[in-house]
Amino acid sequence: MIDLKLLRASPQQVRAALARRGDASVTKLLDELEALDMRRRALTGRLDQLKAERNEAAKADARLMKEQGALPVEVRGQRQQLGERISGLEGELRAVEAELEQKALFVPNVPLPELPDGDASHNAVVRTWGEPAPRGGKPHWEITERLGIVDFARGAKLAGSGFPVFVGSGARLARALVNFMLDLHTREHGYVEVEPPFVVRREMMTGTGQLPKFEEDAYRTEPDDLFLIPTAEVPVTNLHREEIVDGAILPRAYVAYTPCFRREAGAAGKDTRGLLRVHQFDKVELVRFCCAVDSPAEHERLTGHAEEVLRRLELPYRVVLLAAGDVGFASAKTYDLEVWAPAVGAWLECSSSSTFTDFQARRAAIRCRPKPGDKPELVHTLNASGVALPRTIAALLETHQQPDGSVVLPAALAPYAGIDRLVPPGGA
RNA sequence: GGAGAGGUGGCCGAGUGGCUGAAGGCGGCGGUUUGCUAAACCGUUAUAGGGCCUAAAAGCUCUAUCGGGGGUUCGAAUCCCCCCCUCUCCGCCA
Repeated sequence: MIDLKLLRASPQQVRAALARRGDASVTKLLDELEALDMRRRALTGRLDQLKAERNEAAKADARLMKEQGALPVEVRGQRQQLGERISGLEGELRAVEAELEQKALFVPNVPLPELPDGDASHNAVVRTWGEPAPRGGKPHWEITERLGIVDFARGAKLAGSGFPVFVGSGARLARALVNFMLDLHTREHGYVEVEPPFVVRREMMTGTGQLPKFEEDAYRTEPDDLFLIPTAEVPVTNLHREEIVDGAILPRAYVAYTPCFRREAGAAGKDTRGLLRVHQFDKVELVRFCCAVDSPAEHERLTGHAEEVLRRLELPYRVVLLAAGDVGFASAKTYDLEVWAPAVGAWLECSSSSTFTDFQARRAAIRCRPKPGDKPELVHTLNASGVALPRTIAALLETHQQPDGSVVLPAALAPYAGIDRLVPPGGA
C-alpha cells in the first residue's frame, strides 16, 4: 500500500517513480488520493476540536450531575446539538476514509530506482549459470507420456484442463523434489519450515496484494469466502500480521511446501502445453522478514537460496531483473529465475524472487521494534519460489533425457527419489 | 450443527454508565544501593491519526483505540445489534 505521508511530502517523486510502471491510470488514482487525503485531514481537524469540546463538557456535566442530580434542560439541548454535529461529520469522514482506503489498495508498489526503464522487453539478464543444452530432444509432454508419469487426460476428467495427475514415479519425483528442497533450505540455508493452511481469509489475500485487484485470478470457496492460496507467500507472510515482532528475531526466514491454485484467467491457450501453465501445482516457497535497512542484502541472499536448488539439480538457468514496466503489482524489485528447457526451446520462469519493501507490511500491519524501547517500524517482506515444480520438472526431463528414452536423475535428487533413473514401462 | 462461557496494554489481571488510556502484578528500560551478582528501593514504560514547533529529531497539544463494525446516551471498556475468534459440553467425523 502506498505511504500517504510520503505522497503528501514528495508527490512529484512518488508520481515519477510510479509512472515508470507505464500505467497511466495510477497517476489519476494518485490525484484522487491526494484530494481525499486533504478532505480527510480537514474533517479530522474540525472533528477533533468538537470532540475535545464534548469531552470537556462531559467532565463538567458529570460534576453537575453529582451536585444537582440532573442536567438543566438547556444544557442537555446544547449537548445534544453538539452530538449531532459530531455524528454528522463522522459520517462524512467515514465515507471519505472508506473511499481513501479502497483506492489506496489499488496503487501498486513503487519500483526501486535500479530497475531498468520500459516494458518486459527491457528485462535484463543479470547472470546465467551452466551450459544451456542445444535446442532439441523430446518435449516433456512426450517424455511424461512415454514414461507414464503424468496423466493429463484423466486430470482433465477430474477437474478440467490444467490439473495434471502425477502417477507412479512421477508422483514420487514430485515428492522427492519437495523433500529435497525443504531439506536444503532448512538444513543449509537456515529456514524454519511451516505447513500453513491452504485456504485463507480475504484479508490475507489483501495483505499480500492479490486482492482486491486480482480477485478473478483466485479460486474462492462459496459459503465461507475462503480463498485457495495461489502461493504459500499468502499464509506465510501473514503469519506475523498485526504483530510488532521483536527485532532480535529478524531477519526471520520461513520455508513452506504447499500446493498452489491459480485460475490463470485470461491466460487460456497461451504457453499452456504440458506442464507449462497449470491451475494447481506444487511449490516450495521462501519468505523472509527483515528490517528496512537489510532488505537489499536479504534480497540477494534469498535469490541465491533459490538458485542453489537449480544448481543442485544441474539445470542451467538465468537470472532476469524485471524492468519497471514488468514488475508485479506488490513488488519493488523482482528477479525471475528461468530454467532452460531445450525441447520447448525456451527459458521457463520457475521462481520469482521479490522484495516488497514495506508494501505488504503496511497492508498487513507487520511491524518490528528494532531494539527494546524503539518506536515500531514496518518490516520489509521478501519471497522467492524455491522453486515451483511443474516447469522445473519439464526442464529436468528435457535436460536429463537420454537417447534410450530414460531420464537420469541428478545426484542430489536420486536419494530422495530412491531411484537414479526414470525408465519407460518395459525398460529402456 | 446445538448449548454455554469468554475476548481489556508485551504478558497476567481489576474494572457493569461519568474525571478510566485504563487499578494491581509480572516483564522491559533508566537510576540509587552494591567488591561482582542477586535482592531491595525510586522513576519510567501502548499504538495510530491530526495540529504547533523544528533543518530534522526531541518536545508540547488534541483526537481515537479495552476482538472488529454499527447503535443508544449529555457522557460507553461498561448498555443494545451484527460479525470474527477462543474455550467447554453434546452431535458428526479423517
